[in-house]
Amino acid sequence: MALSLSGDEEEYDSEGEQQRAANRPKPKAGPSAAVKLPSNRSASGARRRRTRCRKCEACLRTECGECHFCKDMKKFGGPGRMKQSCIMRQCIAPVLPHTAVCVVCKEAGKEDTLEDEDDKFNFMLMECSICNEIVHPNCLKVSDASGVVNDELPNCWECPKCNHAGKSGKQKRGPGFKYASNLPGSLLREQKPAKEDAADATAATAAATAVSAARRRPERDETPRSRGEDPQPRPQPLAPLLPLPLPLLSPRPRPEDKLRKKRKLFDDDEEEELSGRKKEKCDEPYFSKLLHQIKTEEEDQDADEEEDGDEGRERRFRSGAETNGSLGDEAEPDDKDSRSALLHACVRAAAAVGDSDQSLCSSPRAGPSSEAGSETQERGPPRPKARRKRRLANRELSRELSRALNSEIQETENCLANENRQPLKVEPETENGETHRLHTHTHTHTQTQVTHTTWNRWCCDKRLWTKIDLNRCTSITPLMLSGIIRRQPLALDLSWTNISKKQLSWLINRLPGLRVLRLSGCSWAAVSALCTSSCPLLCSLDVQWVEGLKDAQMRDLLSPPTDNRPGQLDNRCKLRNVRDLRLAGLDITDTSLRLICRQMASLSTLDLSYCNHINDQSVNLLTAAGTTTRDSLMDINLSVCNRVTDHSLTFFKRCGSICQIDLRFCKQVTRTACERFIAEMSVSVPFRLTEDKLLQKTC
DNA sequence: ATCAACGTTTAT
DNA sequence: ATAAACGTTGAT
Repeated sequence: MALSLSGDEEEYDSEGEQQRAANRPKPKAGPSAAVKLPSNRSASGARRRRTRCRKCEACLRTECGECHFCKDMKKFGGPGRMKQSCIMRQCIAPVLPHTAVCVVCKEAGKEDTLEDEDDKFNFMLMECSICNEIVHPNCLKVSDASGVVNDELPNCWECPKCNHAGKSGKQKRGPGFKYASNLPGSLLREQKPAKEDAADATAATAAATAVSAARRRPERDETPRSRGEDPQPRPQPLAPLLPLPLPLLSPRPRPEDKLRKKRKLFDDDEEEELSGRKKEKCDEPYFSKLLHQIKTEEEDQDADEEEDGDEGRERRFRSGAETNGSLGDEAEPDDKDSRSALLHACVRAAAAVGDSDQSLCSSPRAGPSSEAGSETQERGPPRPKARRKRRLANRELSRELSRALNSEIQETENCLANENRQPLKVEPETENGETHRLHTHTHTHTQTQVTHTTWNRWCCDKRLWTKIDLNRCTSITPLMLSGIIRRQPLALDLSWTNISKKQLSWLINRLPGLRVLRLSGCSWAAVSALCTSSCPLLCSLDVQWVEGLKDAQMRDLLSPPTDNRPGQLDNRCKLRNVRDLRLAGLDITDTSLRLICRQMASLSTLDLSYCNHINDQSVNLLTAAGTTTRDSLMDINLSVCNRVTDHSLTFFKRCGSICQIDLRFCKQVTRTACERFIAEMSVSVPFRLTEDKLLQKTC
């Protein structure tokens, strides 16, 4: 084995050479211009490298073997130069190494030996993100100022000394963003304000660095971020899930257009906004109050007062301030602040209140942070013991889910050829199909009310987060992204958001179990992330009204990945498992339809409404002999397709499974033809007209 | 000692 | 700005 290994290496290396030619020359042979040791790795400045928690969902996954980094690994035939973890396995909550000790007492973290939550916090190791010191909070003899816990990274805070001195340093990225700067399609960059940092490239020259960093910060905040695509107003289509109302769509500006100018990219920026502008930290009364609420209410699930929205199909939490389903009005600074605060608290709460997120996190306390921190400061009551048990159970559950996910991907891959298996469930039985939303609350009064419910929900159970709805959410922040990853939803709605390609790519790469993805009204620039990422279990894709999505782009979406090594070439379409495809409002032609017919063997729901190029020939293609769509198609929406005529109806007679044909507002389709269709079909399949030109199978 | 991979530097 | 490389740390 060892012998053949070296052989392989050589072989692969030469092969890699060919591939690399375009990318990068072979590493130089000369004296390695290697990494310099941090010059100031002095006692307190020495920053411990973190290591994976081995408990989170990511850590529990097996290597995908397909991502960029896997392909580099020797075990997958790569050269092994990159030495990075599989993209699917990037730890969500990296921990301090076991060898880390308190700089004061030289002992390790002792929280495991303690019961009381306050004690746990006081005896766990906390690493300061500014001075890098690792201490037991208890070993600090500072009484007047408290540390500010970073909820996004276990055992991380701004120690009382730094906090008290008003220092603000480079903060640590939150979990899930750890290696992002190193990823193709990465979301984050290292927060190095360029030049001046050359001197302090090694994190630890605490004070001076931190102060100057703080001074530089605002500049970064100013960086505008636009979509790069034109921001022209486009028609906002009807909600895809609703029955199609009148096509009286006057083009209206996308709500986010006006907000697009500015977009925050970094966790820190958000934190900054909070702490900088409003000084809202976790010891701020507002949060204390919130957290208190969470604590007192978390067990009380019945206290829900949420309204049912969207025909009860999805339950959302809407604020009183929200109008017309648009969140676009949060632009006012105050409002925005409060929203930021809420979001922040949301994630914080979820981490702290220990739903099964506990299993996602490394240290004994998943989010050691806010909870422990605020309790320490507030002297809250110790937690009931029952909770600990529940967490344990949850941890096992999560592990179980993770295993299940891995095998499910495998299974799906294996079963692609004969795809007659029962459809994947979009919602687990444990859940009522609830969709969760983040919200803006403008008025304190409503706020408190809704907040109750929202926190309650958020904190209850991770399994409730099988659907996450950010529809029309105009600013997708890293915090939100990391919150999504933590919850591993099965369904994700990002419609009419200005999510960027990087963000989407980052998300998709970390949501291997995603079944439903809604990207309606996003830019093609963003949607194109789907071209390079794989979504093995995706069964429902909504790309309606995606600007710039035409035949050429559709081809890119449907074509198999091109970058696989020979021998492992995957010729299958990335979206081959899609059963529900929504293409309303796109300028696609039969070229795309041919591809769809060929690639999506299980397509059962197809929305082509408002597609001006779709005509009878298109329908002919979809229903032609030899196509799988002919038998798989159950529900087709051709409303407002003005080139479709009565003739199409004769084509649909070939479809073995057809249940619904929506031809509403097709100018060239007559009621008579519909009635004739019903009459002729009645022998085998009873249809009826539930609305003008809307044909539905009865019973 | 070996393997995995973190976090920085270097190349493009 | 981004991707690749790689010295070195951490786990076993």
